[in-house]
Amino acid sequence: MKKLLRSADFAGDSQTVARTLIGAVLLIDGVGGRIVETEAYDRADPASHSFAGPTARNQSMFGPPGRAYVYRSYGIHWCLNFVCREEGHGAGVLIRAIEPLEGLDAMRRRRGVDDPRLLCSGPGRLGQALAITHDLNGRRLDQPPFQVHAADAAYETVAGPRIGISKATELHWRFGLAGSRFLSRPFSRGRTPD
DNA sequence: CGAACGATTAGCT
DNA sequence: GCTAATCGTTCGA
Repeated sequence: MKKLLRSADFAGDSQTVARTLIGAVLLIDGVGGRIVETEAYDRADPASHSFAGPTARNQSMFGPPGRAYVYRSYGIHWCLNFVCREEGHGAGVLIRAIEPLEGLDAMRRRRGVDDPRLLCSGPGRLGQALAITHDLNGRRLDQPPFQVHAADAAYETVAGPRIGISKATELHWRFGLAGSRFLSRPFSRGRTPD
């Protein structure tokens, strides 16, 4: 039924990929759910880890599209990105929240909470619930343990400013599933710019 | 080599 | 709403 996304599906620019990923289903070792919130980052983007060029940390952002870029946030959390565009460019999509669908018990055990809305609503929480660590950095998204299914319907998306950054706040490169209760934070009501 | 700073979260006021 | 926790990465001296 559902189409599995392959490397070529991540060849677009990060904004397009980020919006297209809303409604897709991400599983890691069979645990995961529907992507409801993403953020786009690009080489020509002061808020992006890739802005200053390749470094030891961000090297997978400059690798082939369709792979994972995993980084440590605030020395505490593991956050997951999908590399997109083309090899050498340095573009990616941060996966910020999913609606838990599969492996709820494993997620609850890893997170230590019961409320489904607190399992994967935020990049750090999602990383913990899906047991993401640095050993997934650079791994192909179309091979185990990853499984990314294309959205099975036309989901209505909303856009707004990205969260937790201090530069390029005027760009509305955060995307969400309209009306989802599993967002890390609500989107301001009204319009859907960009 | 030292220092500042996060693509965050949880807990308390 | 405000802040501590916590440490790898990055940049300047």
